[in-house]
Amino acid sequence: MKPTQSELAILDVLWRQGPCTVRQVHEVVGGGYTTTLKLMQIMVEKGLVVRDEQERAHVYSPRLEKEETQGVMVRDLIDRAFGGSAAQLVMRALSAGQASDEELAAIRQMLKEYKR
Amino acid sequence: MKPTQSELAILDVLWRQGPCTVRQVHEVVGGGYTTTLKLMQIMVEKGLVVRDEQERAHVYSPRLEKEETQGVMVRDLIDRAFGGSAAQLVMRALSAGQASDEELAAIRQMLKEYKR
DNA sequence: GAGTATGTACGAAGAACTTCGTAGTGTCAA
DNA sequence: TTGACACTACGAAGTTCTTCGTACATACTC
Repeated sequence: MKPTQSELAILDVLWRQGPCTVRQVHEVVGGGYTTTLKLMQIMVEKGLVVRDEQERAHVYSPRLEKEETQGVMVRDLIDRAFGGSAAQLVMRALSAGQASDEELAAIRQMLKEYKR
Repeated sequence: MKPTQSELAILDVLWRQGPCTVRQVHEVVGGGYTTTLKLMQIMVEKGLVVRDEQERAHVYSPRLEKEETQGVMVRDLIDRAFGGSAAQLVMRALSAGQASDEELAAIRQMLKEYKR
């Protein structure tokens, strides 16, 4: 499932720091504490995160890997804005500039490995 | 500006068919006629499309080229989900499968031309 | 001219997302 | 044991997106 903007910010903390309490996430994303709490509760309902209720302060973990979620979001954009063509998206990402020489080199390298 | 899902569907018709009346768009996107009308009116306010009111049936045109809008959407996704790295997005798009051999070939070709 | 078709304008309602206040509970220290 | 604090639960309100009904104007036809 595709997370919303706020949900993605929370997931990002969990991916970077590993399982966290609401407070730990809140200290990173800022805003109101109960806002973060509410969002994370909803994310449990949606299945975006799982919750360990052993301790008084519940501990949340992402249900999917970062890579999987990125894949979902890319797939969604390809379908919605690029007529289903991954190549079209890649070309747009590159021609919209923003890919440094290092990045271009990394992409070439990856394509090379992909060939096999 | 980044169009919503419904707005993108409408823009897609305008990009493919050129300037259209509400009815022409509606015949493609389906749903209720006044729904399409309302959305297109809002899109005028947002500046996503421009409207020619010469005729009784107003004629709408996209304000930005398809390529520009795609660029905006890709940029947005790169910022939100890939920490600003276009290369990361490209790699995810490719490793998430979904790129056919033809597409891979096209991307390699594009990178080749990009080198110059 | 009455009725029908086609058009715009616009308000309202529902759904999803976000934010916040408040209530209630458990913990800990003085 | 009382007060301060940290935590969860939850309802409500604001925002944006989407859908739809209704009102009203204009044109065409019989």
